[in-house]
Amino acid sequence: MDKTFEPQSIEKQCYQEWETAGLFKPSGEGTPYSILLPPPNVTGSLHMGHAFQHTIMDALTRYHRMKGDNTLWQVGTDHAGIATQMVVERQLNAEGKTRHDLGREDFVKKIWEWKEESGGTITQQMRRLGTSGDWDREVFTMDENLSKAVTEVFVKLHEEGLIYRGKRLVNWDPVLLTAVSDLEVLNEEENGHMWHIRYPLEESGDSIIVATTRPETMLGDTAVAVHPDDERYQHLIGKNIKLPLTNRLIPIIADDYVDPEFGTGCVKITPAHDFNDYEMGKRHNLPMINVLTEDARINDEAPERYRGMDRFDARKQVVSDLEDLDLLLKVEPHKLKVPRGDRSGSVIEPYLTDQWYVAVESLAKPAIEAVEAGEIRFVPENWNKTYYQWMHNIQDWCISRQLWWGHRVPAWYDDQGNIYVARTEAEAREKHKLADDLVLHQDNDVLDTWFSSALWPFATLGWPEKTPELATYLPTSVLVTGFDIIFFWVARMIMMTKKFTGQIPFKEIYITGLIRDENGDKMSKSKGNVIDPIDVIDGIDGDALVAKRTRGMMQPQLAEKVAKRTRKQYPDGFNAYGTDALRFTFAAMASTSRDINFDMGRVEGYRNFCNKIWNASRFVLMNTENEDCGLNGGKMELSLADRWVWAKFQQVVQEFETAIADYRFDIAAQVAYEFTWNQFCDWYLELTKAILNNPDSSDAQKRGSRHTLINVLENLLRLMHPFMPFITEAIWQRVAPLCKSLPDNVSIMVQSFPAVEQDRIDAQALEDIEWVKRFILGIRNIRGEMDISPNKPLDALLRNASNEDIRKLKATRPFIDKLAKLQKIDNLMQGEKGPASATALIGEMEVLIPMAGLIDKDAELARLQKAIEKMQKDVDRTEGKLANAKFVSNAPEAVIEKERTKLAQAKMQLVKLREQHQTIAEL
RNA sequence: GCGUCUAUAGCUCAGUUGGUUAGAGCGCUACCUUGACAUGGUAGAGGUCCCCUGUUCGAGUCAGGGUAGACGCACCA
Repeated sequence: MDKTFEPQSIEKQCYQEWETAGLFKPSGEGTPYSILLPPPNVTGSLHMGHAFQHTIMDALTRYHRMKGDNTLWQVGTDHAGIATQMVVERQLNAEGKTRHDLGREDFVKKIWEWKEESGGTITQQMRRLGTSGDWDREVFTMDENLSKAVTEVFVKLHEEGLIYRGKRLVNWDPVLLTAVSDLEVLNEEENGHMWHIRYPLEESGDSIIVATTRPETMLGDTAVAVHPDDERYQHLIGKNIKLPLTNRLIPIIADDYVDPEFGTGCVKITPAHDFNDYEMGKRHNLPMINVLTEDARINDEAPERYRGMDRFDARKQVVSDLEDLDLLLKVEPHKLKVPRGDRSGSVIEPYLTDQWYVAVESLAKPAIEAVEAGEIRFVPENWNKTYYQWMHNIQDWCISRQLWWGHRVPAWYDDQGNIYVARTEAEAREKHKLADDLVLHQDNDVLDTWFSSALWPFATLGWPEKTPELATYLPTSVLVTGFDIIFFWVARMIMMTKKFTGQIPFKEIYITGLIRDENGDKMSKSKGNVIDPIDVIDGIDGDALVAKRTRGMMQPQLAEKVAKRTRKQYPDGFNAYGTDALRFTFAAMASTSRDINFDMGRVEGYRNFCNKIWNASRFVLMNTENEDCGLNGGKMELSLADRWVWAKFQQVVQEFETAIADYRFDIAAQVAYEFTWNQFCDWYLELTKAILNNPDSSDAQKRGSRHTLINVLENLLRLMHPFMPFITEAIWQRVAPLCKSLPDNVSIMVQSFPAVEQDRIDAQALEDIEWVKRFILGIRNIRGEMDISPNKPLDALLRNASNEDIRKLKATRPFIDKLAKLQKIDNLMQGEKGPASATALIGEMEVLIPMAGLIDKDAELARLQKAIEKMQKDVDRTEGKLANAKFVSNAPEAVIEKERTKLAQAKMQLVKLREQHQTIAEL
């Protein structure tokens, strides 16, 4: 083995072997366990959020596979309608063309080509991460089977009246030229203005003042509303206004919706361009005048001078014209929420169009109940509040998109505008008994990407066919995802799966935190703080990192800042930390918090941990390969250290399993780390040296220690495999044959997970080794503080040693001699004072290191003084507690007893320390 | 407006049903090339647990109120 761990040398080959051997497939035996991969965008690439979630899913998958479950990780990718179409459109634009130049058919063909070309990127990157999904079952949302499911669901919902088509106000993206759902609109507060405009009445010279943030929409006003009880305007209700600029007559109406306190108490009503006005328009049967084109220019409904103007230019023109007419009273600055499309960033217009909707109310009810009844459990639990809040206020879902890339709406129209919904055109004709020569054309719209994603739990398992997979793996075990898509995806999967299978899609939903940069900022191209997980694995030099971060920026003016920041923070780029270090980092950071700040320092720490495992294994192999480890029989004697490490390991297995069951991957990682480094390496390996390197050890003792060394390591590798698949596999291949005879080409990933072995739990061994540790630490502390070389052999004297201490000492003598580097230990007689010494307290026993020629008097006094002060504080605090009558009368007896014991101990130790201080001071 | 979350060491974070001296990693200080590992070892330093009030024998933990910040939903033109 190399002296340091080189991840590059093992990862790729290892993965290929797993995949070729078909180890990612379900075993077909055992309790079903399944996870759905939230399908990433097929043409995307892996970001930190994916890497994090995929690590968690893979750890769970590997863990359950090793536990013997029939484990399926169902993988696949999403066609991501708008996002993908935009990418390809941008490529066309770069060639000076638009999608309309190609036409629908050729454009869609082009997207398929792009998908073939770049569609493999993310799944290849997932492989680099070691993910063990069943690639043979990989699906794409536009695959034939999935498309069939989409059509089936659409038709069935339509038959039940749960999908309908209607002309309504929708969120319209005037850049992408499509409707979007409420969820795809982000409302950001921005600085705007409030314009106060005078609307003259038709007859009297009277007028009314309205306040608006969107003066250009007045071209589509069809009323002005006041509150019915507003005394100021009572006399005007029912009168007409002569709308400036258009000279249309519009009524003054009364409606409760108007807040008399706000603005002037008069609201201009534009039903075709505002959601609230739309509702009011319906209540009062107002005409709806759409004054905008689909790309948000003024249309022919408006006076000629505005036609063709962009909405924002029109706004300026309208304001200026009103000013000329002396109808603009004032303009004040005003903060308002501006709706923007989450993809395009453009300002969304409420726009009157025909769209397809899902009536969600009846679907939402069972979906709410499933969570309320505890059939589906959110982890952490408080996310169910977020879920309920949205589900209780859910609005009908606009599912049609005016795009070309996606599942086309299965509806056909004749020239009269009749609509026929069916699985195919042929079915439509048959179902509605249409004449063969009747010309039909299919609906041009495609479905919202999330419509097909909503079917993911059952469509990927073969629905609408009744497949064995569907029967076995639904409901799936757990969904691992981010809180950002609870509404987009999670809620809709629950609704659809309930509706079409009668089952819940998953039993648990583990909501992960969001990965941010080390300052808690969201990673984004414009901030220049994006970290590519592959770069953490493979490393990247400083120049390449800067180039990567500044390439293709939307705002090139930020490039310099980004470059500067990057050079400052990562002057040499990233080291190649390897997949296992990155994965372990993710596991260790997966606590319950909702934001996770990614810190490269931790990756480095866990890379070092990998190296530690590597070198510990190197040590173990050096002492076991070509040695007798008891594999072929032979007498074995387990040392106290051997029994201790086994006992300790049982605790680790127990804690690890509990942590995984609670989705506390941070705790599981911590447990594994602590045992490996602080127990196995720091103590056990050192303790073994006292046996293996001791000429007095018997063959049986050596055999016992070698056997323990190799077998504990083998168990430990299996324990850590779900988090660190590559390094554990690489080492295990060398370790396992020393533990048991195995067929060729076996992998650690299909071995069983370590189980707690009751007969290895050994309280006495645990206690004895803890005593040894205290003894050794006591001596080391004296050495450290007294500046005595760790190499210098010392003599020690024991004072006040109990029979139990003597027993322990006898049992552990070789360990203590070796690790504390003692050459002689004598026991002082009762009452014997002993020479001037530095002392360590092990319970009631004192260990004396004679000072002659070794120890600096002042240094020892200072060391003792420090210990005395600490102990005194302890005594004071405990005494205070016990002196409190209320404490003694109210606290549980066990707690009081504990305090009493503690106080007695501390007082005794304090006395000893003072005596010692006195003795040294008198020298 | 409604709702959710966060505040603990210089930094990034754990801290379970309230109960020993509040922990880890990184960073820091001193010493150490000891045959697994300097990506290492040994010994240390470092905390007003955001603030106030309360409940309690006892509060980092529970309650109320504040301060600072993050997020979601709905919004007044």
